[in-house]
Amino acid sequence: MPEASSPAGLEDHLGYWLRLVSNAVSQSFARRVEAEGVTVAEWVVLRALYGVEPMAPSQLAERMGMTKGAISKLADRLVAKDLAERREAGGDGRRQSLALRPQGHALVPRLAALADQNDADSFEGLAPEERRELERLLRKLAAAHHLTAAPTA
Amino acid sequence: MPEASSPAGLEDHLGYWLRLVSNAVSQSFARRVEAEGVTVAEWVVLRALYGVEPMAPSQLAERMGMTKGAISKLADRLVAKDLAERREAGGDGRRQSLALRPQGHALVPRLAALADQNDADSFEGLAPEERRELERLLRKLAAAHHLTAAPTA
DNA sequence: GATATCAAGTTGACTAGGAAACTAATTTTG
DNA sequence: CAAAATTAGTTTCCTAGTCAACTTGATATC
Repeated sequence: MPEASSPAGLEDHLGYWLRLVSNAVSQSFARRVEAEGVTVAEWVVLRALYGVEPMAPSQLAERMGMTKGAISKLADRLVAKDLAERREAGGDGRRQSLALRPQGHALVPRLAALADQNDADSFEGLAPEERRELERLLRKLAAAHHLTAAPTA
Repeated sequence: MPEASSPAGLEDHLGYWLRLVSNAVSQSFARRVEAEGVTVAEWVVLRALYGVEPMAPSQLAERMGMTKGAISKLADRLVAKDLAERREAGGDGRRQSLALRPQGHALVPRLAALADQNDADSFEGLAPEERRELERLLRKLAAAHHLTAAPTA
């Protein structure tokens, strides 16, 4: 709550705390995955492609909240690293789909382990029931903002 | 919790939900302040300089979790927009301090109103006590990660 | 069936930030 | 007090996004 008459301060906003903590957690994770030669965005794509049918770039864009231009360049990088490949999709010459290459597939479990570790370290300051409550609140907000295609839980 | 044997999915990590929601809230705020011709980072600096003694760039850098290089460029932009100015500080020819110019000072309350509005809209999906709980958890995490110079509450 | 429209992905110009080299001013040390 | 080390801030190069223009292939309309 802002003080009587002065404009609200940074710390008066929930958005401020959210961004502060989120950036710290993401930066921590970015440092970890860097050791495997990928970025956070690349991890998200690799995981999204793991164990499912190849996926259209546009679908990834929507799912990740990025523009199709960004996905196009991201795909370039994954292809350059031989982690993913582009395939022609359907009979439609415009559409393509992205699929993991063996190296990319093999990398996912290692990256997932890093994500597990990062989560454990980042949230160890909370008690288990606090972590569950935080997750519940975040999922609720995500749903309220239509940030999730399939309401996972 | 990840399923038995397959690598953890994106949605299994609290960090994922945190980033998802945080990005949405920040992007929403970015769109609003854009109407006033500033970025979120610029708002943070302007607010930090409001109603206090002029502040050293290095202090801002630490407070915002940005590099001094980034602050240097950010200051350039604020100066170019005539919202802030650089001053020589103390007798030390290296140090400078940043201070608001009248335009910048006048802008802060308008930006604060946008931040209030953004917070209200972004978290209206939560009940008041849920918002309080979310804030408590985020502050607790921030403290655990030493993200806050003065433990505000 | 030719032409206009639309859709998917790519590209180029631009922005914001990080890392590290650099500059200039101060402090420390011998 | 001269030289070395330190500190504050700047600058350069790089990365990763956005936006908007563009290319190409498919679809719709007449």
